[in-house]
Amino acid sequence: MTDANPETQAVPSNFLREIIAEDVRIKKYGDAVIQTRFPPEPNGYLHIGHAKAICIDFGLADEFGGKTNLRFDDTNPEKEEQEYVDSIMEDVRWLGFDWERLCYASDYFPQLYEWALQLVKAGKAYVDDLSADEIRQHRGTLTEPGKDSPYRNRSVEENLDLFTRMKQGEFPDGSRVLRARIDMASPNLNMRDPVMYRILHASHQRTCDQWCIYPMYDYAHGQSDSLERVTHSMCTLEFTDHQPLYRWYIEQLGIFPTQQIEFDRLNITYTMLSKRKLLQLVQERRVNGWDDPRMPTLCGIRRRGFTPEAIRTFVAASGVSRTNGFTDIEMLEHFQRDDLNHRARRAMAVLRPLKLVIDNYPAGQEEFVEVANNPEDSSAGTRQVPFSGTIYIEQDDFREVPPPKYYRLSPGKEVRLRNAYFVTAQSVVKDEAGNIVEVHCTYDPASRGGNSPDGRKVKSTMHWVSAAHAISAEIRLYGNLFAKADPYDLAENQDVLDNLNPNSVEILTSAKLEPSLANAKLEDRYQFERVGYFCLDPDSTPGSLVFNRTLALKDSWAKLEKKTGA
RNA sequence: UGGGCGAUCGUCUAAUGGUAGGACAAUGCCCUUUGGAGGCAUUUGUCCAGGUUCGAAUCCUGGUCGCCCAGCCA
Repeated sequence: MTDANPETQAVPSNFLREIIAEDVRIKKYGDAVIQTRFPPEPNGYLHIGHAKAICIDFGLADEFGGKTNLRFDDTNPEKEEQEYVDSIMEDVRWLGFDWERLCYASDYFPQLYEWALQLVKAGKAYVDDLSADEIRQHRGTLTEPGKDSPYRNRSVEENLDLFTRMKQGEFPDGSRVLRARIDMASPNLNMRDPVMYRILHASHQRTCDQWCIYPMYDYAHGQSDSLERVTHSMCTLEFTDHQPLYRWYIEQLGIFPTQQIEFDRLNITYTMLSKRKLLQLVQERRVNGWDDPRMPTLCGIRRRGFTPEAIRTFVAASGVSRTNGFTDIEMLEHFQRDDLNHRARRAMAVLRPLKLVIDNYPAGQEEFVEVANNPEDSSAGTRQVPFSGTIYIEQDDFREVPPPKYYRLSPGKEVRLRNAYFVTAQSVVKDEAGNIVEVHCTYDPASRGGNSPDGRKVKSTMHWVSAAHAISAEIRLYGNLFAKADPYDLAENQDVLDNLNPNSVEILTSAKLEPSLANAKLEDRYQFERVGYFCLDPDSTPGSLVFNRTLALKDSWAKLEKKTGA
């Protein structure tokens, strides 16, 4: 590897880029620019798997100076809604992309109908009166060829008449379909006279009641690509078997030959990316809506505090190929932490408070200590944080009987309160049940700011919040939505939703935060020092704040503890 | 079992007949006013068996394993 460019070194090339680069090099499309499209069906919210497709469709076109259309694949009025159209546009923009043209497959319904007529006239399509059930039976199986429908050899005149009347609404739903006449014995099931049009007396979200016949995906997609002069139509692997049909329609019609190229879907451990199942989670209220911070939807992870930059970096780093694997969710988390580490303002927040009383701190005194807003970024400045003789520390940060390698507070041990003073634990106060409710300590006034003039070292630095100045907040901690790395690792008779993690959210109601957090805005990103990355949740009201934990900080002590404890 | 697609560290991904490399994870050390971050180092890999070749992850043959397809969904 002699590539000196760090960008291209960090993100290796892939087969899609190479195909496009070659097509550009040989001027396969003459002077036309590279044209791609992102073609979601508006039947659900976009998720992180779509983010990969978006980055590929928009990103690759961008790279070669091309253009990308956003096209809604709205050929099934029974499942599609305007709500989804709106959310998809919002999510694509949020991810950082903008489209050249906003298109709808439904815009092409008239053209598609004309082309269907053309195929009928050419003897390449026919109206079939078989029921859905009968069509299935005639289709054959994976190992046996199909059988011709008795209606397969109708005259062109009769087909024309019937198809026209289908369009005019003379027949009930399901009574007839228009099929392509290809080959009922093809080893590729998609070529066994696929249905082109079905009768659906359903109101479409855009064309309303203009149509009662709707084209199937296969009959609409390739031609839509062609009409938009899409040069490279990237889609996921499960459409590989559709490619012969995709090309068949284009060839029969003699229209612009878009090339379809398939790539692998994104799979992430502990994550399920099935639109149908995600919808079920929402409908059955197993989660609190599409934007529940545990959801892998773009609106969900956005609410959770993930950033578009990190998602794009993750997608680029996880690569694209034609194998189907599982990417570790740790990789996503790594790139998100890395992004937030550089940009998130630091603050101090105690999630599970334990009162610490400084016995030798002058009664009634309070003062402000100066704290860096982001040690990774000096331009973020500093702020003043109030300190006093009674503060809260994390319950985890005190142990009456410290285990080996425990560096935090314990009786007789001295630690640093971040940016404030050294303190030494002296005694504990317990309730009747024996729980520690208060720790008493002494401080060294000479260590103000967090350093002792005598050069004394401490093993640990802890975050804190002054009790008198603290604000309260609800904190929501999120874990993986699924308990298994592969949610589809199922026992007999199990459903994927049986693998839901029962403890995917934990709500803390007694957290104490430094007062500056009262001014937090929805788009702000914070690192609560030593704890994790957090953002304000829209459920917040001025008097009662709610923070979501985007991700915990890596915790090598927790790891050590787990290892030695186990 | 018909057809299609695929198989490289634990995971994801490069190497396009010429030194198997990177990222994540893991491990150890250093550093640290976040047990965070950072730095350094280390471990682990070409599905199997043959063949072609001076030389094979790459080409050929045969296996094995995995994924997709029998919607009037996309």
